[in-house]
Amino acid sequence: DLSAVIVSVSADQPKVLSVSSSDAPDALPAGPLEVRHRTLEGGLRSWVEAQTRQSLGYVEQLYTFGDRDRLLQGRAEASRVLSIGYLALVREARHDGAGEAEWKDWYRYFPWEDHRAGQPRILDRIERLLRRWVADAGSREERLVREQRLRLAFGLRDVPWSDERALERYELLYETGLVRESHRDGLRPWAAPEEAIEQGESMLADHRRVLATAISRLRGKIKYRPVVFELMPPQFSFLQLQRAVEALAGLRLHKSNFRRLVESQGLVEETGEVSGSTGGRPARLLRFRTDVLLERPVPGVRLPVARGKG
Amino acid sequence: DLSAVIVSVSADQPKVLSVSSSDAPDALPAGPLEVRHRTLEGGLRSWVEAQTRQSLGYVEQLYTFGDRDRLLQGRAEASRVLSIGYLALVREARHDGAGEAEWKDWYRYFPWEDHRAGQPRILDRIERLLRRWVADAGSREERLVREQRLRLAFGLRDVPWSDERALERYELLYETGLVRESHRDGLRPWAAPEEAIEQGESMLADHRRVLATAISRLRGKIKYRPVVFELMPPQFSFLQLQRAVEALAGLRLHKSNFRRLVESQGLVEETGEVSGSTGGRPARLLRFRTDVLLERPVPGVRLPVARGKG
DNA sequence: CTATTAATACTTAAAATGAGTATAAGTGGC
DNA sequence: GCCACTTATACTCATTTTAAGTATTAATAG
Repeated sequence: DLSAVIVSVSADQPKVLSVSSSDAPDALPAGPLEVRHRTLEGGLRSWVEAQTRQSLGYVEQLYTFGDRDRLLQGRAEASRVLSIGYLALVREARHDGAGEAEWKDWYRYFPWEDHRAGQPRILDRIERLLRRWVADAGSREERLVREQRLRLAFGLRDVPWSDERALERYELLYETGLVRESHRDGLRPWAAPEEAIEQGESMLADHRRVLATAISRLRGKIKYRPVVFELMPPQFSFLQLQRAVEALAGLRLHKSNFRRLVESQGLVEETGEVSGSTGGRPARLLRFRTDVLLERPVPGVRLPVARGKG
Repeated sequence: DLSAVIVSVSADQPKVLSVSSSDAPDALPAGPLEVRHRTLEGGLRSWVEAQTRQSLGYVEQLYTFGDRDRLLQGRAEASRVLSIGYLALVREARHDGAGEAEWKDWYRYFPWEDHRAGQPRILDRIERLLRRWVADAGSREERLVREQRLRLAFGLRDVPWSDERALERYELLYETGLVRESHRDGLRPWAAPEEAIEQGESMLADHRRVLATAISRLRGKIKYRPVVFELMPPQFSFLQLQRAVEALAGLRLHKSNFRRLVESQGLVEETGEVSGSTGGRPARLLRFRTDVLLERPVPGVRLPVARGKG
């Protein structure tokens, strides 16, 4: 099985392409790998194009999911479906109306992940519930482990919130039974079904987990590879770029420092044009320097390499 | 198919566990996924333990390989084997002699990747050949693309050598026909079979590519996650730690800066003991602070997050 | 022509990095 | 017991990068 998290940003919201029908939960575009597909990525592209009329630009493999009881729902015998998840980025959220594919704000599935307007309310409830889960631990040891896990995932006490931990957060909620699908999947989690939080829509099978994986990966990647540009129109202003990054990261960024960062990396160049009326001073428009993709030695975190005398 | 790149460091060399027999090329430990395996990772562990008597600590999924003509060798019809590659780290290179699994220096397969004693000789030859490949391009455009690709992958001109590009380098060599397996796999690459470089051993099927993937991933990861410690004995000195990182990265590091880096991260603590005779002043021994795994908010590269006024 | 909204330009203090030098504490040979 | 040698650890210092602001400029709406 090949499934795709197809991301775009429009109107400052991160969107994901999802196939929805009235009586089933939302799903990611997906399809089985067939013999006619020469490569995995090629197979994915052809499925997505057939299902959504959206052609993909940047594509990267995310993860292969394959635990046996992945899809117990309704199946008699234990069966396994290997599912290879992909992340794809596309420039504009066009809506050709083909099929039932629709662009949905990804925070619809993860309302606790959007911190652009401060801590989302729902986190209070999550925190309260998870503190009870910590307190309910069988042993002192277990309690400490749970406590650490909670602090880390959700950034409590002295630990800062980390945008990249989206997957960890989801997994914690899933394990403890605070999302509806843990009950649907027949786990016997800590929380009762009626305690599961209502905000945040579930998805078919493990698609919400795949989406969480994609969010974590993308949030990590924008920090060291120029992937945001895959989501931008040909021309854009600094602020538009900043808003796109903010949308993905779910955080508000510091304006002048963001600008300095982008400028210093030499990733963009001015097009000479300026933005139309936005209600304020018009911004110079930028374009991504394509040659950069080839040229830049990938920033990357550094080790203290010895040059002279080590 | 599940295959594993199992890494350890001993005597300052990075080692990989490989299954070798007299008449076949070296291979990675691997085995098919079976119904009895509940999870993919569990299946991998059980295969590896059966084949090598080595139990695995840290395990992470690398990539799923599945292009159709992956394994043409000897098969009549086009067949596809999905292969899920894993990276595992183990503390000591024990040699129980079970099966034919042996620890091999990973630079045996990638001699051009070890820069600890300066540029390896073999790179001169590679560079010469690839420059010819650049010159042989059909069009001006194509020549520029090839040139950039070469410069980036191998760090020529103003581009510095990047340890993390190991996979890109291997892929370039594979595509151009400079490694033996490109010919074996029935490609019709640019280079003639007799031009393929001799240094650097081939492996079964695409195992050398899987290994290159693992090297790139691990080299990237040591920079922002405390994974090296998975490879260290319970106690070690700063220099030992540095040698291990150097072995993996294939680079020499700056001693005092490395020490400062490690110290400042608070990843280690002194055990109180000192090293035995090493020919010089005895070093204090350190241990990894396990609580750190839970505690640390993952360094990670940062975005300029707004705290006060954005 | 003035309030509002953006965009862009500077400033400044604190922290991190790169490249060393200097000193300390062992060992083996004589 | 002293010397040469090896390795460990401590400190220095200039340069770059960050974080967090403030100030100025250029549009638009009324």
